Amino acid sequence: MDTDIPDRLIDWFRQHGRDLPWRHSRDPYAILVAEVMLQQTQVDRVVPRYLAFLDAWPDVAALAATPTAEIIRFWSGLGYNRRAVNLQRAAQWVIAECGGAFPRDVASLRRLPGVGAYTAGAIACFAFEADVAFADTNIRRVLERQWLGGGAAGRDATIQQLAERVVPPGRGWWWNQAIMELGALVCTARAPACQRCPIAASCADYAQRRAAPPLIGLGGAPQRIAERRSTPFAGSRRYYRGRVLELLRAAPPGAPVAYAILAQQLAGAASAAPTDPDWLRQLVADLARDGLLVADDAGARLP
DNA sequence: AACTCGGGGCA
DNA sequence: TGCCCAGAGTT
Repeated sequence: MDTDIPDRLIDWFRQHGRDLPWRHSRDPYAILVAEVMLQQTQVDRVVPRYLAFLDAWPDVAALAATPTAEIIRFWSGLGYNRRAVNLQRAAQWVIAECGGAFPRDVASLRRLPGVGAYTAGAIACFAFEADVAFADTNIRRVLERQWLGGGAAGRDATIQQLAERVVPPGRGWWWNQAIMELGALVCTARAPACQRCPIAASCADYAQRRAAPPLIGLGGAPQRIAERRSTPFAGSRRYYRGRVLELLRAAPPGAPVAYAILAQQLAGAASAAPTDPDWLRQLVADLARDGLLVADDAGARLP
């Protein structure tokens, strides 16, 4: 690849990158908290919650020792509530299996609950400044456009190999922050701002689109052949899982909420609330399997 | 490979 | 409304 791409991208990042709180930290615990919160959740929505979380649980020992219910209550509004449970389980793993010392390599980090390929790489890189390669949705998009082009969607293995090839030795932290930031601010999913892109001159996709501009206003080929049917969120299974947890969060700590009460409250939450008690039981059982609540004959409560 | 898992923001 | 968002775990 062009040898000056890292310089151009990192220079751009130094000038235009956002001042995000986790970029000031090399504490693997803080990085873990940030990366888990950022899983499918926008940066702007995470920032205040990240600061509040570290204020409540400043280190891995504090998080490991706290009642799980408190973490689930804190997680309200962030979504994907299993992340809260897994985050504490990861902290407990570090305390119990690692003597409180965070794993430093990707393979060991990968063993932590809720830590997948991306998050393991991100911790190794952003906390320990290892020159490792990984790809979130931003990095993947930049890699595909810059080096594949043509709107190609690379396979996971292809993207990983590409990412490994382009990490500049000794500058992994800056490179990965920079390429991710480019994807978030310039090389966006919709309407990429190629005029502001520091590496547009070497971009395969940019070159191809300039050679063959997409047809506009001529009834051109539809962008998307197969349409995914998106079911409405309200009334979905996810919706009621979230509603049940919100009800348990509002209940007095330690006090179970009876199933009849849950059913009644859910019925008031939406017009099409399911009335089948077996359906509610199954929903609660699945939440219990995820570690998000404890269920018995008396009802359900946070763990 | 395809689902499931929240919730909010935005054109 | 549909798409997107610093993904991970299960089947």
